[in-house]
Amino acid sequence: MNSYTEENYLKAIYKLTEQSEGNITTNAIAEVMNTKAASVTDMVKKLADKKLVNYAKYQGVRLTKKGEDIAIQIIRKHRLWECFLVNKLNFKWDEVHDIAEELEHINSTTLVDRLDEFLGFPKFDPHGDPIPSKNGIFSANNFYKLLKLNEGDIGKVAGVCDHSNTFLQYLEKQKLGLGTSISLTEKNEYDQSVVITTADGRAIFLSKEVANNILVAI
Amino acid sequence: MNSYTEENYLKAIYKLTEQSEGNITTNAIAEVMNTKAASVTDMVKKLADKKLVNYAKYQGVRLTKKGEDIAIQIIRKHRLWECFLVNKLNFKWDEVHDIAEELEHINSTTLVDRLDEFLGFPKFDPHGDPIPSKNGIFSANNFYKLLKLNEGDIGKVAGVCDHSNTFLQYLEKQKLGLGTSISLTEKNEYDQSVVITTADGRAIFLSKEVANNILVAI
DNA sequence: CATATAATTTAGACTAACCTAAAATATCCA
DNA sequence: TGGATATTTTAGGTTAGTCTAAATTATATG
Ligand SMILES: [Mn+2]
Ligand SMILES: [Mn+2]
Ligand SMILES: [Mn+2]
Ligand SMILES: [Mn+2]
Repeated sequence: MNSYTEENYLKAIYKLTEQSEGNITTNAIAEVMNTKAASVTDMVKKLADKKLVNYAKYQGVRLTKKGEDIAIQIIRKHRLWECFLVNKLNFKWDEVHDIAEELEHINSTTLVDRLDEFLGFPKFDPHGDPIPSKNGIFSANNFYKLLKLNEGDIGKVAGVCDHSNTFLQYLEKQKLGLGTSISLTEKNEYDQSVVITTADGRAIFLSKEVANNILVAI
Repeated sequence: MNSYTEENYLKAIYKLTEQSEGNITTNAIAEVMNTKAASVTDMVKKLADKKLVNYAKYQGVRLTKKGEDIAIQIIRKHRLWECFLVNKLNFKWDEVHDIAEELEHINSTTLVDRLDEFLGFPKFDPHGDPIPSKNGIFSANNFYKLLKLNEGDIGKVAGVCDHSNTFLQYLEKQKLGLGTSISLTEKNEYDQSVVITTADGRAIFLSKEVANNILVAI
């Protein structure tokens, strides 16, 4: 078994791998794990001993198949628990991350599978992120950045790129939760800001920054 | 905040207090915590520093109000999660203890309260143990040991004294889960064994040991 | 290409939770 | 009531995960 700490490192390395090419650097891990580079070096050696990462001094790390599998299962648990909190316990999408961060370490395959079933085998979490299956497969999506849509395009809010609470709360305030039907009514070339219209006829102005962080299913 | 380990010690001390008079001894704690007396002494000093127990060398410990409150909240969480696992995820009553042992440490008051509501504010867990309220009140029950009932008495299986998997599985095999309606049809003075009859007409022979560990609501 | 700077690793230290062995104290009972 | 025995504490050590400061290696730039 792996400790909570080891699991958090594996997940962090996995997420960094999604975002960048090549090996993951010690500093990058330290950054997201909120620790110091020296601590990362220690941990990375331990993970390498356990064959969960490939590591050579000064070269950064890469997850092995084994390490990646574990990371994906933790992400699966994290996202399923987020669904539970939002769909069953009526949490808001900006309230669930920290709790899921703890729940993701509960160690019981039966529990995860039963939870998955109880939730109706959801494919995406409350932030639109895909939930890997029991065997680690992520389902594909047809999500596009709102910023890239054309005038007249219609769709539904399906996810976010920025997962910060401030961003989620901003969307909440604009009543732009997951599933909201919208159409792009105006694109301003000058500053790339957009105006969208919701199903209930509200026109909402969104800056480039915001439009770039909203994913729409079309 | 308290570590998982501290929480487990507090809960262990609380449960020992339920079972015996006077101060709780170092050895008794070591026994239930599966550690050595020397380790307990260390921890007990730390808990005393935090004002969670009263401790004097060689005198054993007693929970303070503060320590007791924490212990009760952990028990609340443990039992609510057990309800969740059994009532919502279809776990058997002999499968939930270890998972709840981990879940009980998840730290979110909102989560506990929402879970309580989601479950319909249950008063007893799947083993018939009372679930303390948000403010730490245990509800009273009218449960009696099956062994103490008289011939002709009727009631429902409402709890167990022995929480071991072997005992729970034995009851499961006899189809004597929580809520099963029974009547005491025969008491044998000689060995204190009993015969009970279920609502669907099955006559079940139970030894003194078994009858002593079944609680019946009458 | 040599050196300045940045990234990484090593060295040494800390805390939490555990251990064993030895010392101190309490309890029991002849 | 005074050992013998049992309980508890202390002393000293271990491991996981963290830290700071110093040493090492990589990289970038003039
Ligand atoms: Mn986590
Ligand atoms: Mn999410
Ligand atoms: Mn526990
Ligand atoms: Mn229980």
